[in-house]
Amino acid sequence: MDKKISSAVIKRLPRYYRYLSELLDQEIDRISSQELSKQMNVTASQIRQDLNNFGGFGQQGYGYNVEILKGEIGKILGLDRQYQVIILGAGNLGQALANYVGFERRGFIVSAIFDIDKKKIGQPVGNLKVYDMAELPQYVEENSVDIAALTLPKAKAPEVAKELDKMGVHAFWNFAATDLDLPSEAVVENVHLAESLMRLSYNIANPVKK
Amino acid sequence: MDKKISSAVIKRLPRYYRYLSELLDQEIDRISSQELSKQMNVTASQIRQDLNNFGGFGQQGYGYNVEILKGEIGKILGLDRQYQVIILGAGNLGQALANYVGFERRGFIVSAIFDIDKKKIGQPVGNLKVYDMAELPQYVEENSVDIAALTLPKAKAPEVAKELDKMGVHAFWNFAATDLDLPSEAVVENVHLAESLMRLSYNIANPVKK
DNA sequence: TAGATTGTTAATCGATTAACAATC
DNA sequence: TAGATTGTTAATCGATTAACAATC
Repeated sequence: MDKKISSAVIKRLPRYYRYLSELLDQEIDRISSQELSKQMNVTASQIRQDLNNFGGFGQQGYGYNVEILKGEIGKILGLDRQYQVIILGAGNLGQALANYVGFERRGFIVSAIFDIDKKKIGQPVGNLKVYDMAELPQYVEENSVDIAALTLPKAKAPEVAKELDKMGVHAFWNFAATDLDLPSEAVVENVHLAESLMRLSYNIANPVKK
Repeated sequence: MDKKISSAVIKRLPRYYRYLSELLDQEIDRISSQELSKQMNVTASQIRQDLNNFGGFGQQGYGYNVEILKGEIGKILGLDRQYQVIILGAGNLGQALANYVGFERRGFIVSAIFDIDKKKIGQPVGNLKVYDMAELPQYVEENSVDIAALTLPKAKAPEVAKELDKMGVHAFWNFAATDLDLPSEAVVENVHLAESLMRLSYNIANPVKK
C-alpha cells in the first residue's frame, strides 16, 4: 500500500535534517514551512509535499515542532540505529573516512579497514589497524557488518563488492570510479568525486548568462 | 539563443564521459545509442536527447564515433583546459584530495593547501607544504586560482568562501556540511558526505519491496 | 473566535520515453 | 540500394508549484 517515495524526495531529506539540526542548536523550537522555505531556498509547497509523503508532522496554524520533526526525519532516514562499517582500501581516502569522527557521532561505526598492500597491513589508522584483505571473509563471518565503504581502485571494486555481497554484506558506499553491477537487492550509494569535479568544471566553462 | 541545459542532463554527462573512456580503452571505436543504453542502464532515447542538446555528434545508420564523442563531451565539460586548485583545510580529507593523483591527470592541479593549525603549517602533504591560512590573500593575489576546495569545519567554510569570492575566486568544491550562500555568479559544487551516508541508510532502512 | 498555517487536491511545468521521418 | 540508426517531434509520465478548504 505504501506508495513509493521518489528519489527526488529522498535526496532532499538529509538537507531538511541538517537544517532542523541547526535550528535545534539555535534553540528554535517551531518553524513554519514558509520560514523554512526562505532559509533553504526551496518552496514552502515542496516542503509540505515532501513531509506529507511520510505523515502529517505539522499542526495547522502553528507549523512544525523542530525537535519532533527532526526526530521523525531521522527515523525515516534510519538514523535511529547504529551501523557497523568496514572500509575496503586503506589509501588516502579510506584513511580519511576512518578518521572522520563525524560519522561515528551519527551512528556509523567504522570497525575495520582492509588493504592488500603488505606495507599497509598492520599499520595503525586512527584507533584501528589495517587488516589483510585475505582476512575479509573470516572477519565478515565473525562480525556484524552493515555497510562496506569501497575506497579501492576501480579495477578491483566490482569484484570485491560481488564477494562481499555473497558473504552477506548488501550495502555499499562506493567511492570507486565505476558502477558496481550487483544483484538488485543490494543497496549502493555512489560518491563519484571525479564526476563531481567535472560538473564543477562544466559550470565554470559554461557560465549562466544574465 | 542557446537554450538552457537542464541540470539533469549535466549530471549525466560525466557518466557518459566515463563510459566512453572505457570503451576507448577497450579499443571500441563506434557505438550506437542502443548498445550504450544497454551498458549504462538508461534508455537509448535519453542518450540521443541528451547529446542533441549540444549538437549532432552521431551519424545515421552508423552510430557514434567513440573517440570523437568523448572529445566533444570533454569539451562541453570544460576538460580541455587546466584548473589551478587550492585546498582550504589540511585535515584528513584535504590531505586525501591533495594526494589524489587522478585529479591531476584530468587537468586539476592542486597548487597549494592551507590550514590555520600551527602544528600543520609547514608540514609536507604530497609534494606540497601546508601554508598558513593568513597567507591566503597574498597567495591568491600572486597566483592564478580557479577552484577552491573547502575541506574545513562547517563553522568556518561560509566565511572563508565569502573572502575567497571577494578575492576573485568564484568556483568552490565544497566538502563542508553547510551551504555556502554566495553571490549568484559563484559556482558551487557540494559534496556532502554525511548526506550521502544518510541516503544509504535510508535505503537500508526502507528496502524496496518485491 | 480570528488568524495562521497545514494537508491535500488541482494545475502547471519539465523531463523522459516513444515513434518515426530523415539520412548515412 | 537496403538496412541501420540518428535527430527530432509528439506523447507520456512524474515532479513541482499553486490554491484553498480544513483545522488548530
